[in-house]
Amino acid sequence: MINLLSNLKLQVPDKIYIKDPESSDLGKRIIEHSILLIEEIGFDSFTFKKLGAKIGSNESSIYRYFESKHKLLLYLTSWYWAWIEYQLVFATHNMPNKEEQLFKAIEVVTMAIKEDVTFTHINEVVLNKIVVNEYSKSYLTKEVDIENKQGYFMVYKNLVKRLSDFISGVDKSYEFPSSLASTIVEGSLHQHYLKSHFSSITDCNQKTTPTDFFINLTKKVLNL
Amino acid sequence: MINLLSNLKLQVPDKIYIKDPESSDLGKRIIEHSILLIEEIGFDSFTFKKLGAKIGSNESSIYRYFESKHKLLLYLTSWYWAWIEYQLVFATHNMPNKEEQLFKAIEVVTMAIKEDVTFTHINEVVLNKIVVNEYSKSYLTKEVDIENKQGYFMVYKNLVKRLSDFISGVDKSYEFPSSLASTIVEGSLHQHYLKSHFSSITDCNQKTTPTDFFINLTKKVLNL
DNA sequence: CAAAAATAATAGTATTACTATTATTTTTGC
DNA sequence: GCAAAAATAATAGTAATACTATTATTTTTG
Repeated sequence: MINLLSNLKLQVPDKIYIKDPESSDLGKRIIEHSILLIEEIGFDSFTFKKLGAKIGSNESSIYRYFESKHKLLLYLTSWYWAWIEYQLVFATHNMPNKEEQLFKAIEVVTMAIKEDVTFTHINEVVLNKIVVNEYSKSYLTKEVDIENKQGYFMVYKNLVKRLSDFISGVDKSYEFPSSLASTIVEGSLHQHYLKSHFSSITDCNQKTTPTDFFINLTKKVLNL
Repeated sequence: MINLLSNLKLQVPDKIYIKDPESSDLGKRIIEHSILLIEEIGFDSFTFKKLGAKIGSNESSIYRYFESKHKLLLYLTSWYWAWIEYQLVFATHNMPNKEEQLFKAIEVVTMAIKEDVTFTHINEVVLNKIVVNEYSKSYLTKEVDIENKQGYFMVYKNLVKRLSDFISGVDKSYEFPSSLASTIVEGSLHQHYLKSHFSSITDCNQKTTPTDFFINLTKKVLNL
C-alpha cells in the first residue's frame, strides 16, 4: 500500500493552489515544513514569514504557491483525506464480505496514524495530528458556501459518501447512512482530541481507541 | 422554564472576564451586541473596535471587561452550555422513567433553538447559531491545556458528564457512556452545520432533525 | 548563450490586537 | 449637594499580521 502510493500523485482540487507545489523543490519544501511548523506552533500562530525563515526562503516566494495560509490548510487537509480515501479503497478492495468491508473502512477512517510512512516529503503522522487539531477551522468560516461551490471540500465529501455507501451496502433499510458516516469521520477526530485534552468526557484512552468505540456503535446501530 | 430563568443568573467561571459584564449596562450591551455581531460577520472578522462602533462605545472600554475576543467567546459559549444544562436538569427533573429522561436530555442537547426567549439581553437563537459555527474554535488552540486547568471548559464538561450519567442510568453495562455523550453533543452541532452547508453528507433536513438521528442511534446502541 | 521562469530582497499598506495615558463623565457615600 | 471614587471615552502608540508590488538576482531551458 505504502509503496504503491509513493508512485502515485494524489489529486487535490486545483485552484486551491496558485502554482502546484508538487512541481518544484521549493513547493515540496513548503508542504513538508508547513506540516511540521503548523503542528509545532498551531495554525493560528503560523505565518508564511515564519515558514519562509524555516525553509530559508522568502515569504513572497511562498505566496506564489498559495494565496493565503487558509488555502494552504485546505490543500494539506484535502491531501490527507485523499490519502485516507485511497487507503480505504485499497484496503476494502476485493473483500468478499460486506460487513468486513465496512469494519475495515471504519478502521481506516478512525485510526490514528502511528507509523511514519514518509517515503515522500509528507509526514502523515504529523499531518494526521494537524487534521485532528485544525480541520474544523478549514470550513467553519463565512466563506464556506462559496468555497464549497468551488469544490474545495470535494475530497472530504467523497470520503464520507464512500463510507455512507458501505453502511447502506450492509443495511439498505437504515435511514441515516450519511449522518452516521459523517458522525464517524468527524466524531473520531473529536474523540482523538478529547483523549489528548479532555479525557474526562471520553472513554477512549491507550487501551480503548475511537475505532473500538465506533465499530461497537456501528454494529449496534446496524444490528450486526 | 423561561420565566424562571429570567430571574436566575447563570454561573460562568469567573476569571473568564476581567469585570463581570452582568454588573453594568455597558457590560450587558457588550454581551448583547457581540452575539449579534459575531453571527453577522463571523468570529474571525469580529474585533472589539467594530463592536465598540456598534454599541457607540470605545474599544478600550470593552477591554476592561474581556482581555481578548477569545475570552469573550469562552464567556458566551460557557453561558450557552450553562443555559442548556439548566434546561436539561429542569426538563428531566421528576421524570419517573429513566429512558424517557434520557430521550428528553438528548432532545434538549441536540435541538436547534428556534423560539426567541429573549427576556434578557441575550438572544439564545442567535447564540445557538454562534455555538454551531464557532464553538470548536474556543478549544482548538495551543493554550487548551492551560485554559482547561483554569476551569474554562467546566460548564461544557459538566453537561457532557450529566448526559453520560443518564446513559449509564439506563444501561450500566454499556462501555462507552462518555464517548457516546460527547459524540451526541459535538455531533449534533456538526449535523446542524452540515444541514446548512454540506447537505450531501447528512440525512438531516427540514423533516429529519439531528435529534431524530441521535435518538434513533442511542436507542439502537443501548437496545431500547 | 540568451530568454524565460523562478526565486529573493526590499519596501510598503491597512488592519489587528492589544497597552498605556490622560481626560471626561457617572456613580456613590457622607 | 459635593467631593472622591469608579467607570468610560479619547487618543496615541506598538509589534505583528497578511498581504501586494516592484525590482534584482539566480536558475532553468530551448
